[in-house]
Amino acid sequence: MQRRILVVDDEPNIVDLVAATLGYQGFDVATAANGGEAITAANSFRPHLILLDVMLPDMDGFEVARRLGADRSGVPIVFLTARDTTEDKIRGLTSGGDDYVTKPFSLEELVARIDTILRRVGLSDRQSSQLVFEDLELDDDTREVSRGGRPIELTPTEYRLLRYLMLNPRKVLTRAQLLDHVWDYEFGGDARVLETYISYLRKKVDVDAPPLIHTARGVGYVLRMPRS
Amino acid sequence: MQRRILVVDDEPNIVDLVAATLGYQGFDVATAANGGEAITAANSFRPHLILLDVMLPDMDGFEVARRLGADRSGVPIVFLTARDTTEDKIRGLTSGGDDYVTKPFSLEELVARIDTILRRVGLSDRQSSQLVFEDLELDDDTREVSRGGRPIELTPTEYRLLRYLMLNPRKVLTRAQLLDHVWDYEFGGDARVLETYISYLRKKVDVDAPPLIHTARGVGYVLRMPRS
DNA sequence: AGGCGTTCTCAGCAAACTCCCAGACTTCTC
DNA sequence: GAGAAGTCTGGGAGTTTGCTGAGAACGCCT
Repeated sequence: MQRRILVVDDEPNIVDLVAATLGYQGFDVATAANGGEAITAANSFRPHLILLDVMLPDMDGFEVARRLGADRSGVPIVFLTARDTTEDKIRGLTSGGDDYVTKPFSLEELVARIDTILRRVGLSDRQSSQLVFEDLELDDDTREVSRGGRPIELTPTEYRLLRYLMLNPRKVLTRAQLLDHVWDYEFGGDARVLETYISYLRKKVDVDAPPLIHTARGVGYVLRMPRS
Repeated sequence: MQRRILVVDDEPNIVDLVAATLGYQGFDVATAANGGEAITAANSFRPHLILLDVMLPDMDGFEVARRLGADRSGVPIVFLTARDTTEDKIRGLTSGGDDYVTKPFSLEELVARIDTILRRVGLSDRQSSQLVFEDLELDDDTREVSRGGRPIELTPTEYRLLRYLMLNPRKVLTRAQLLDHVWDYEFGGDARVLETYISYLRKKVDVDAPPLIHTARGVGYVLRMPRS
């Protein structure tokens, strides 16, 4: 089924980035740049999930959530907040099925959250929280990763990277794609971190077993079985 | 079977919060904002349980209960009262299978009460009041907790936290989820209380035995067996 | 009012994680 | 085969995150 997501943010760059990503993920996306538009759009577009910036020009995100009121009827909201917003403040207002993501976020993280929530409400494509490629398994609910049954401990960044690779098995992912999805969209650091993390992953995932992570020289990396 | 709950309160925020939570728990939820609506809704919606704020704009909750009269025919009521309401007053008016919860409450507490009452009337999904994970046991009726047969004394907050963990075994629960469910919906304090309580629980639950409470760094906590 | 158990805050410490660098290694090109 | 370009990985600095003890604040009971 086609799932609808409403993206509300006043920064066009972010709206475009997120809308494009979600569209590519197969969602039907509508956007709004302020609270008023958001409420109108929510009523006509009837989204299954709302992605809502807390800082909007006319009213804050919580106000929008409140005004949606009964109409909202269980539609979950993912709030986008600045990193320095105290967790406490968000907490009191996000409740029930809601969640929040701090800016700047990585697309991987955002998509993962949305996935989790839609699965909880029973609207996910993927019924299971399990990602499987060959003997490599990753479970989003338990955050457990294993290769051939043997558990693997990953740090948050390693986890996001592997998850993105497993979502696109056998596809060559460019450096740019990997950096864009796994790291903050604002990440301005040395692009060579990627190599470092690939190296970390290999040491944890590709030991004592045929390597699944391969270098596409000059392009990026792929997850696939070794050739021959 | 789909169980129906009628939520009666004049604060929209609370109604939304509670309705969303119960909806997510699998209940069929209807709402009313005052006593009049409540009586009408009770007659048409025929709920299995009524969640009833004591302070309503037109009449108080006890009045509503009285007016439901014979129609009520055994439908239990959970009253929502302000903290400072004297317990005696409530006692006198809540009868038989009724119960009450003081505002502000935690979602964990509310759901636990509803569960207990529905179980008493034979309408619960969970047949038993026992939660068991490995050698850790928790009984909602007696509030007894034990690990490997050895009894453990917990404070109310510790109990709610452990209960929520045990309801979601092996699932990584985010900080936000834990704070939202275990603490008051009005809690505006330092989010680090959670760490303190995890620490308390560990000292009581995870001594002299393989630890069951694990940290998912950067995310939250899980209840699971140690990996190998 | 005093005492007790509980909840919450705070701060210092410890551990984990992210990122950068630099030198070694591999692959490609001529 | 030699140089250039691209990639790998160990080491380590700096930051973030989580743990825990101490004690303040609160409510409840007598």
